Amino acid sequence: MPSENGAVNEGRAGSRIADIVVPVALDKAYSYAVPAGAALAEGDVVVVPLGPRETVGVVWALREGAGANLKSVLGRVDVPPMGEDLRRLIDWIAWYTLAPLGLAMRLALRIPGEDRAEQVRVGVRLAGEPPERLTAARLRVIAAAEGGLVYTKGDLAERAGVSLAVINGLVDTGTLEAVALPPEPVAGLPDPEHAPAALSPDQERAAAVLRAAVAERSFSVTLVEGVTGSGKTEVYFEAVAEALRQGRQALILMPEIALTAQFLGRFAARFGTAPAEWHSGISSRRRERLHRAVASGEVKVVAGARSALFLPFSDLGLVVVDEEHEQAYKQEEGALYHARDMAIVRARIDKAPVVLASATPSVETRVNAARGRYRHLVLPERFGGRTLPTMRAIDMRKKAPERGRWLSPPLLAAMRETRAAGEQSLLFLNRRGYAPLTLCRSCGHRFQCPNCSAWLVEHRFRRALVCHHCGHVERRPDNCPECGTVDALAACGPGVERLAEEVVEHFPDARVITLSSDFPGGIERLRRELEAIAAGEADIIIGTQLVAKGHNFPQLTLVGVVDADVGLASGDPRASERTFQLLQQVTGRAGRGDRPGRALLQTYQPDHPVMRALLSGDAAAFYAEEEAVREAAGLPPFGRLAAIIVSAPDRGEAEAHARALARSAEAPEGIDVLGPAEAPLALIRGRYRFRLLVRAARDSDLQGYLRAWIARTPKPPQRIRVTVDVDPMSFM
DNA sequence: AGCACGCCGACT
DNA sequence: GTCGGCGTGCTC
Repeated sequence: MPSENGAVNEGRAGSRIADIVVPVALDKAYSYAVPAGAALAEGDVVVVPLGPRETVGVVWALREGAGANLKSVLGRVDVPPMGEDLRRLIDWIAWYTLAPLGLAMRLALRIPGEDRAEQVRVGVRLAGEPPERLTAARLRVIAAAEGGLVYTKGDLAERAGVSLAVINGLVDTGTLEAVALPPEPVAGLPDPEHAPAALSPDQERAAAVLRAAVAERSFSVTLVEGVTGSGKTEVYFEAVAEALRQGRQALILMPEIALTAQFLGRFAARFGTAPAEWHSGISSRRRERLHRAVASGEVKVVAGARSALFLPFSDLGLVVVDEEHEQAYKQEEGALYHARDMAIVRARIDKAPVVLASATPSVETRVNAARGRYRHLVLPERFGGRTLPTMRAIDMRKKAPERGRWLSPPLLAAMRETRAAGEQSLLFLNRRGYAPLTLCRSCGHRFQCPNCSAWLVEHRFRRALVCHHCGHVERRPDNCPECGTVDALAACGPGVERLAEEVVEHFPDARVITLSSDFPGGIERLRRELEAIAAGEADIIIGTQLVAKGHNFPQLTLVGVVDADVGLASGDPRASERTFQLLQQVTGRAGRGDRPGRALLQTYQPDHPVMRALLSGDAAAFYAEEEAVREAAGLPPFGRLAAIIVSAPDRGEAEAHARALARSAEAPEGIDVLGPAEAPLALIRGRYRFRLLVRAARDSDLQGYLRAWIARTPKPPQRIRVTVDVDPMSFM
């Protein structure tokens, strides 16, 4: 039960009505009577009766009216009210994503009462006479506490080199006095002048533009595009500094995994203190405090994952979206939204500038920049004399490795050279496990997931076959389940586990580390491995997508992309864009301060646009081509696209409903309904998902069409769920 | 989202 | 007989 700190006065139903949004799947506000004399304002968090229970809600609007037959607001909750800007943002998100208003509101509501009340912290200071029994430990404590300052018990114990028992003993004798400590500040105060970075002329020009945008105190969007190592972060830090000088708040959104100690350290080096962090790993006590401190304006800079977007900033002066192109900005559960786009909407409401930063901006952002809707700044050079790695393709049709092997002679030669020079190589292969397909040499049987259309991936280490789509796991048998032949099962294709075997054969005395997200040992082990790599304790690193982001590999001079074609044949219209972004990032890891690195791409399609763009460094031509394809297909950002997702625990039921919806679509001119596919999209937590795509021409009202459709479609039985995802880009 | 109400099968 | 499974619908 939520705590009701500010009770609403008792009284007869008054002359005011409050429209209140409750955090449940309702698509409108409910009206409640405001008790006479109650001090209520729009945005206040209140407790209201809802059916047989009580719940919290937010006052969306107050109006005059009798409301005689309405239930009454029960009380006001003592948490920061939800500001006008946040309420408008939520209205917009609910309209845009077609999510029920209550669920959209939930994104910004911190349900109070979950968190314990602020604990009073106790400190001690020297107050009375020394005790009669003076021991060596006690003397050290008294010496350490000299000067009358207040210390926490633990702090003082550590300074004096004693245990807490000695401190408590001295409190009992009256030598030390316990005093209430003011609550610890939630975050330090960043100082814009602490340690400004020395910027290159390119960086300085970009920083000046951003500073001016912040000083203008109006909405604008600026794309900062710069290759890995070009110093984008230093540049947008100058925008943060300007917001601080203006006394305003700044929000830095980043993909959760990019919120590393390394980033916080860089921020602290520039501003003298770390920013307030906001992500799923933050404890609920701290969340509550941060929430209040952000509302009061005490916290100036928040670095956070996508949900930080809904913090109650009182004076937001800047929003930075780092790694703008990252798919992690897409919220896939509950209310479906794209944090980058919502950040832009929030900034528009708050009249604040937005900075989008990326080495490989997304197509939609490029198009917006090209159309003049966003400012576009390019940082062309690597900072500190680092140059981009040299790129070379290895045509696998001509330089094929031995049968059952995956490393071509040129790549092996490069690895040998690198090793001889005492430097590190990275082999990148975006495939977990041992082999992506297992088949029977006798009858041709292929192991397929019973739920999805995907092949089962062998994980030899776990002696299992795993579906990377839905998580289905089965034991790897010794004989074929189809024809019964013993020992006829063959692993086809490489995964990182299998690659590691091959590397050890070629380099028996090299120190090899394999990094993959499903690796045993979890985050802890991963961190240790990364530290070991940074310390030069590995010669060859084998990794999946994991190695593309965040972490620094200072000794790395060679990157070998084992199969650059992975992902190009997936049928996703963004396959090329994503592959380009990923390979650009991974190959960009090669190179040290003193000399450039090199990257080798093993590919069967050296003439593919992605490979051509990587080799020539001409991203502009590649993106022009991508845009043309999208435009011709009427895909975003040139057309609008939504997905209708039907899910049910029973596969047949889900599919039948999806087909029925497709038949009843009655799409008007300019709107196409595509699908559903024969096989389910995925099996997630026991539910089969089928999908319809709704494609609309440029100017048609996708939301209006979908709303009308939902309204006239009979409600399906409860076990069948229909959700709509109108994210402009991330629909696969 | 909760929570109650209601309609069906297996038990002390 | 009734306890309780879940499917359905409502909440100002």
